[in-house]
Amino acid sequence: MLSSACKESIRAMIYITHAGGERKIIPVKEVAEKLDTSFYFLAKNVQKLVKAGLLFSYKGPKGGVKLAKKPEEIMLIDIVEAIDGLEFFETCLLGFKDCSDEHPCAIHHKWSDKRKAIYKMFSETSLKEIVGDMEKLCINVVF
Amino acid sequence: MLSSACKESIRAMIYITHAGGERKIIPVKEVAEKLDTSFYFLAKNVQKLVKAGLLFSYKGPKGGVKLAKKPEEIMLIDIVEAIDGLEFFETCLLGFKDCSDEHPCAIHHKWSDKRKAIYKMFSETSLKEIVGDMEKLCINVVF
DNA sequence: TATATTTAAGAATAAGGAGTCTTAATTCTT
DNA sequence: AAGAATTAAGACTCCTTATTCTTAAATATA
Repeated sequence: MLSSACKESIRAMIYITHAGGERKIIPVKEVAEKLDTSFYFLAKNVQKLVKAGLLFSYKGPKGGVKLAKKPEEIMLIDIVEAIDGLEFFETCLLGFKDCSDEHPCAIHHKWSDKRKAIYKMFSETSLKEIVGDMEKLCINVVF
Repeated sequence: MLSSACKESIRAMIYITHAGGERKIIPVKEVAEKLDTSFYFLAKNVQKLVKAGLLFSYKGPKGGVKLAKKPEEIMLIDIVEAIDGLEFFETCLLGFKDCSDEHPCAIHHKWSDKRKAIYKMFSETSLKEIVGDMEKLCINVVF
């Protein structure tokens, strides 16, 4: 359901929150190394996060990125929207073209519940909560 | 979350159940026309459904496909498994490589609940129920 | 038996996303 | 001012999936 770009972007945001938060600037190169992934691919996705207003970026030596908001104000749904978009939450599970609340397919209502629950989870889970949990539980944020 | 092939396959199975059920043989060509989709693409996916034991197929004039089981015995999850596989239900939402019940990421448990609910829905919803609902509600099965 | 019809199988092509690279722009440091 | 470091932007390649097509096999019917 989430693209690999989106999953990686969330993990990157988790790392940035953990390592730099709203203050310290972290080079994308460092993030790529910690996540053990391609700098090129990550940098491309980071650009989207910058455009979406979730990160500030700084060029030049000592440059990099940092959170554009407080960790408690950045929700997972914001990252999902910036990278994958919200189409998943807006289309019929079975692909019926004209399916809607007014003209529902046979599983529209059942699915609606599930989808809303997922949306709620993404909307209510902040970077602060995730990173806090991982640090509290001594979970390495880049495992 | 479901591929377009999977969505179309489910809609095809709904049509086959509605139009022929376990008795009457329906040509794939007819299904493609009713669903207003590509015969070629549908035929390929139908092959997978035949291999998965959800449909019987018959060659030659008057040939086509029919359900290989009673409509109440074919669950949505069977179709999903045949076309997309169950990877969705088995991998970490955030793509952490070593995430598991024993070594969970920060949203593993939350996500686990949602995922199980979706799996349950797919596992407990039969073609009979869907087609019955659509017929009862006067919903066109191919809208 | 010949023909038409239909699925089976796999090759071929198209499209989209994933991933890489190159060049430009910016800015820190010396 | 020059050089190095870093992001920005867009082109490019590669790979997977989606989609189409071709040929083979099977079978009903005349």
